[in-house]
Amino acid sequence: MDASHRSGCPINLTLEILGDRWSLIVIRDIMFGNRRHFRELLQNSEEGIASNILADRLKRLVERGLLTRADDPTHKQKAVYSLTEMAIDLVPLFAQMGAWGRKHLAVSEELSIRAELLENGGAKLWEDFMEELRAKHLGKVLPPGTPSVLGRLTEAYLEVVDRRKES
Amino acid sequence: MDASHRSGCPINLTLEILGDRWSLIVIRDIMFGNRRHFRELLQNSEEGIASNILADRLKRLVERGLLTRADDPTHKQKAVYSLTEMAIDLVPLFAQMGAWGRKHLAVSEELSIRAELLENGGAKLWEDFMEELRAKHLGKVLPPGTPSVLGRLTEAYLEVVDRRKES
DNA sequence: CTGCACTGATGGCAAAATGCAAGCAGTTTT
DNA sequence: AAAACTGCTTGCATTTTGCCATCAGTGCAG
Repeated sequence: MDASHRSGCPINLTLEILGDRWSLIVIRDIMFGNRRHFRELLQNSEEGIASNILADRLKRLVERGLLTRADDPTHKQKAVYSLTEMAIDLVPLFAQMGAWGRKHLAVSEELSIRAELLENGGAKLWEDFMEELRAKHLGKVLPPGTPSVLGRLTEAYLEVVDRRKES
Repeated sequence: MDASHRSGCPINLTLEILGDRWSLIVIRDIMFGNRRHFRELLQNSEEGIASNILADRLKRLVERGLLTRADDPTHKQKAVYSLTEMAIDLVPLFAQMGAWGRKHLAVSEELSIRAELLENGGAKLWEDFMEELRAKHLGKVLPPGTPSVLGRLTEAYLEVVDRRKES
């Protein structure tokens, strides 16, 4: 056991990496919002993350193996952040967190429709989504014609937004 | 939406309640370690929580509806903390967190055996465990002769501890 | 009835994390 | 040449954490 760890309990070790107010928000935005650049994460942030916090979290998540950082060939100053398998494996955790939040907290309709679909889709949908993330972030090749889970989630989200705008 | 919330996203709202280094540790110890009093939580804490942090977290978790506090009839100064349904509903989340931690982090064998059993038991075992927690914390009556999931988990933990002591 | 251990906490203080606003050097677009 | 955009960085005030000592009330053994 590393002296820098409080204990070897899996719950504790998970909290030592993800137990703060922002780490999972950043991963969520990369995963479900498909945001890959610093500015995208900063400016589209629903919760209004500060730039120094975002910089710190991206650095820490790269150090801890949840993200990778690569240069963007289209722009010399641009960095592209990608999920690792470790982060992709958080999909079931997000699904459970979303389900718990929807059940017990005052969630907004448009921001919880994706959580609802993910919850109802069950383990099969999660696995499909994870495969899609592996394709997008790890370069894994999928069988052609695979329908996009993220596309379905995003579509449902936009539908709710539209419907609520009308009323 | 309350102005004190960053957004209505279920992931975000969940993080606003549970997104720190200690809240889930406290709930874990009440849930899996069956610790019901302040001192039990303080002195048996694997991670060494400080008393002021523990006091603060217990207060916040009661305020937010995850715990209830009651007087202990056997001692005028004693308080008994119980899980609410909201907290019991975190069992699947703990199961996922444990599974993720076991897969990706340097967990210790004795502290992860319970997570392993919970993971392998699947949704059925989680539901049995939740029913047991409802009996213990909410006074729900179970059919007689129901085997104890917590007993099984604790037994397995002690076996590992014993086995490792011998070698 | 008197020590003494135990009860759930508090208080002080230093260190770290967070939040907010401004700024920066280099790059690309207009 | 100017403007907008790139991933950050800096400064500073506030909040949270971590550690240690302490406390007043309770209950039990002598």
